[in-house]
Amino acid sequence: MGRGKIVIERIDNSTSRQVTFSKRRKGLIKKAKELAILCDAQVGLVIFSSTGKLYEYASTSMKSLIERYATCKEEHHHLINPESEVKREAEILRQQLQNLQENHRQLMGEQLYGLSVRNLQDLENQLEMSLQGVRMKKEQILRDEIEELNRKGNLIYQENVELYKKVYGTTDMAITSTNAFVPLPYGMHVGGHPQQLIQLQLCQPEQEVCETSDTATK
Amino acid sequence: MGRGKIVIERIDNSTSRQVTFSKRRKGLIKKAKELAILCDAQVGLVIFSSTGKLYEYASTSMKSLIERYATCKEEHHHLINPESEVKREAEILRQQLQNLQENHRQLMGEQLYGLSVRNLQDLENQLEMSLQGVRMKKEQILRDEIEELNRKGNLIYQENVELYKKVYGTTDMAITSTNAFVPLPYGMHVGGHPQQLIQLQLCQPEQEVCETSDTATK
DNA sequence: ATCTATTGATAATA
DNA sequence: TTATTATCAATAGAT
Repeated sequence: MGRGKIVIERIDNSTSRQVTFSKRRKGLIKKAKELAILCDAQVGLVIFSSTGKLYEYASTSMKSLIERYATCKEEHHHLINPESEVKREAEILRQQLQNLQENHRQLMGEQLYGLSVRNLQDLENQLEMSLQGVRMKKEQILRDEIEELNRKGNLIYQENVELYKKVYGTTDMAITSTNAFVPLPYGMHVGGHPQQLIQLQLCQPEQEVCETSDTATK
Repeated sequence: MGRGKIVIERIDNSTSRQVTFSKRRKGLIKKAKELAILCDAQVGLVIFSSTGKLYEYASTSMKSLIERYATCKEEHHHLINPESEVKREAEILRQQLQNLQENHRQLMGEQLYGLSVRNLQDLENQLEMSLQGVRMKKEQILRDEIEELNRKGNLIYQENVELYKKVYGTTDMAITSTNAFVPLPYGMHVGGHPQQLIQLQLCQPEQEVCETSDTATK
């Protein structure tokens, strides 16, 4: 339909391609409109030019058309619509979160209404295990900290002993034990009872720990 | 372009409309293809017939076209794409779930590596509170159950007393206490020590409870 | 479906 | 981009 027949292949001449694009785009949209009106159809048409510009026509609204298209496709392939996939994922996540929240509340000692004695016993056991783990971890950290302090303290103590030697030229420490500048051995690692001191420092107002030390001292 | 001119308005005759739809739909899709090829454009076309059937053409893939369309629109209106909303929601849910999972693992006494002594102390306190709640709940259930059993037992006991009266015509129970058919009072509610019995039934191999009863009996 | 007269679209040109 | 116009393609109406 023109001054000459053309073959359908990419138009190389840029200007000519642009002109043809304008004309044919207009024609295509016109025909889309006509189809929608004449045949009572819903038509959606999107065109991106090679330069990236968007042209569109929709007999109703593009949004609803795309939604209808997605729904239609979903029925057949059940995996075409990426939104429904995300929606499903969100639903699964929501469910997981809800389950975990309930579990969490029960671990926090709340919302125990629907539980059987058996469930409560399991929960109790779990909490006791957890408590044990947490206490062990905490005590380990404190123990490490004390050990580190002891190490540093002893280093300083040793340093002091050396300084004393240099200042007073004697190795006898007994006569200088009242001097404020001479530190007492940290944690009594030097011939003391380190274990006991550590335990005394660790002892906090807790049933288990206190009870243990109580029993030990009995 | 046909044997006669037509006006662009809905074709009333159903058959005629259907025929026109077929012809024009084919033509429209052909022209869409030609535009895409000739002008190096991306074209997407969806057509729903009045009967709901879907016809489509896409120069590349409809999915990518719709995505590109959405992206394009989003730049302008910034609220057209409903999928991004769901994606955001999913992201938020994923984050919440992850946080809760970490919290949960810590409550289970796992994954305590990054915690400070202070955090561990808080966790320990929380677990102790939870444990107390769970134990209280469990004991309450057991207590209720025992009380219910006592109630029922006493009812049956009373019934037996009445039956005894009718059979032997006497109110003196002492001489019949060895009879196997005479039940002992459940839970010793009748002049017994109910509290003690209940506690004995509740006592399980648990530190706290046993310790309490231990201390009490000291 | 197929045919074909006729209209409508558009290639080439300006 | 728009206008013109010769030509071709699409299709309305009939079969």
